Amino acid sequence: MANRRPNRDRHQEILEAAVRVITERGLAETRISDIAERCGVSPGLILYYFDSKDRLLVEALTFANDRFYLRMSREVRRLPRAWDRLARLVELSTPGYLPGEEPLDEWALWVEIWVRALRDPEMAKEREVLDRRWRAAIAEIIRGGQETGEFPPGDADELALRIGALIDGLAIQVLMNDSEVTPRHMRDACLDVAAREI
Amino acid sequence: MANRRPNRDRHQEILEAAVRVITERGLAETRISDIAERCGVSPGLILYYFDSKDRLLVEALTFANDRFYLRMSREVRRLPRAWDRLARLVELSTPGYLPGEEPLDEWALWVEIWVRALRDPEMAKEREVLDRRWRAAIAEIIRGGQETGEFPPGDADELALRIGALIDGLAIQVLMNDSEVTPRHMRDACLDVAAREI
DNA sequence: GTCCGGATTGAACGGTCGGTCAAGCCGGAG
DNA sequence: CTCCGGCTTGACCGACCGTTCAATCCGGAC
Repeated sequence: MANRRPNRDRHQEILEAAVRVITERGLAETRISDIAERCGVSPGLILYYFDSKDRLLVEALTFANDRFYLRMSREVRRLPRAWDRLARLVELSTPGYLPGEEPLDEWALWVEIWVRALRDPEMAKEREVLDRRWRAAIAEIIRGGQETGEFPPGDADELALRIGALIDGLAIQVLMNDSEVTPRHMRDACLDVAAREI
Repeated sequence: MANRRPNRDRHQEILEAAVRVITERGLAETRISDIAERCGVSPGLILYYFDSKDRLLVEALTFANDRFYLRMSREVRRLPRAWDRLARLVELSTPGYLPGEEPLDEWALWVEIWVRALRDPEMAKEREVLDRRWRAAIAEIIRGGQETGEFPPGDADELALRIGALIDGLAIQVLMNDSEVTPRHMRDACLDVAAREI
């Protein structure tokens, strides 16, 4: 029954399973057999679609980040005003702010990316691309607001860097379940600083 | 010759070796035998002083953070003015700002702490303590400045949270060798935002 | 119906590594 | 000198896991 779909794209199926396993168990505790089990498939098949475990893990991490970025991008673009866009971006970046999300979310994957990027040049390269795209999205929102006069003029790239860094730093605390930093608190703090800086 | 110092504290010696190995190779790639080799000692001895590898690693991470905090604390306390204290704290927190430091420094250990804290309750508890102490140090500097009138009144704890988060987020970028975020840039951005927020 | 070739399986291999342990080393107490 | 007991060794065990591979399955082309 499950194997009655030979044309189904196994490659992506495996990537999705890998992302789920990594999120749940962490990169270091992720085994090929875990991913295979999650797919309802034998371990050997995983290595049939991917050259090695390491390659698969790196691909899975960027795959997950791509998907998150696209989702965020699409949702933000729907809002007309720059400030609302920025607020939405902050909310989507706040672990656990939106109801129905898992306690371990995209940010847990970011931390794994950072660790791996420290020593794996391939991951380091990917990370820089992803981070640049992320900052560019923030800068784009700010630039849009400046062009319509909603925001005063200023260095949009520098503002994006600072706001992005603040989001990163606070998201870590929220992700860690720090009792002093709630999702709500993070959102308010980010927007408060952003308003003053812009 | 090397074993002619029976009273030397092996416990701490092992911790120091562990910190160096973790910094160089990463937590996931750290083997007991690596630490033993770094000590010039047999692998069996490591487990004579520590119950398990996991325990040793957690102890090593908090050991390193303790040492960094104490160094920072001592150096900052020497400065009389609150603003200089804050500036010094930012500089000490900027990877690669001070000459002669390794490319992989304390911040690489922080990222390892975060990853482990996601699933290891013991590490999670330690992390919260370390982070609270870190924020408290920033808040203390701000409070000192407010008492002497150097800074205007304000919620020192909230300011510390925001400045701390900004430092975290920017430090990650610098640690990752992001070509757009130099140590100098990080320092200036942190102090710029801090000045405006305070 | 036959056959081809990609998809899939699962057993097996080889290496790694954390942890155990019996034996030896050695400084100091007596 | 002798003996005690903590320190140290290094061989060894057992488990785990990434990877390989020969065998099998199976849908579609013809």
